[in-house]
Amino acid sequence: MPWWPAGYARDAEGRAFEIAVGAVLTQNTNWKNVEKALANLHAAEALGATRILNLDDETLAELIRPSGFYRIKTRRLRAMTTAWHGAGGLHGLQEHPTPGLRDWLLGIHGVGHETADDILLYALERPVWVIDTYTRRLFHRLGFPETAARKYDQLADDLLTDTHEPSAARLAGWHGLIVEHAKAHCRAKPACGGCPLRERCAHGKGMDPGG
DNA sequence: TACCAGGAGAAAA
DNA sequence: TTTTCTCATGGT
Repeated sequence: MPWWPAGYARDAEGRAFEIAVGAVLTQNTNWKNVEKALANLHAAEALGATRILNLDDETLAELIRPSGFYRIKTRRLRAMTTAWHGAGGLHGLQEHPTPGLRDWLLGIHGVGHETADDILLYALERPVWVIDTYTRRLFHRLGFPETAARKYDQLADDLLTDTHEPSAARLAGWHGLIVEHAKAHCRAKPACGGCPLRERCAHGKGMDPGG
């Protein structure tokens, strides 16, 4: 699966679980901080479901501390890991249809719509739109002002229909492009004339929200 | 020093 | 049902 920045695992099961861990840790957090937490877990040889479940809360919290919100993320990561392991890991989860998987994910403490769809798309390779802040903002500024207020499920369904239900690989590619474009825009300081995907970057402060 | 970053759950209104 | 508050570190 393209784009999702996961790099420690060497097999499909490990990679899928690493993506799920990243999806929890990246909640309201810059990805660079998540990378540090993932590196800590890898260095401690704890980047696996059974290994995380064998850690006590204090140790796990210390390992993921760079990702911020480390106390609540310790609980959320443990809940997700317990559910993942209980379901039989990647192999067990792949036997279920997408709607059922999504409901199952949303029932896990600490897994909301975006985190569930990150896991569905990148770890389980299911064709779903990930409606993160960048995606919502992009469509809003492309001339769909109702995007900001529309409920997550409705927006995700509408986008899937409007884009003619593309493959998971294509959806992952598009989502990756949106995120990378948002980041690159802000890095390209001299050329940045206002970033359409960022609320207020250092160069686009005060820009018209309508784009 | 202040603000922001790929949210989610709980509490309050 | 919707809105607000809380959680927290690291970079700019």
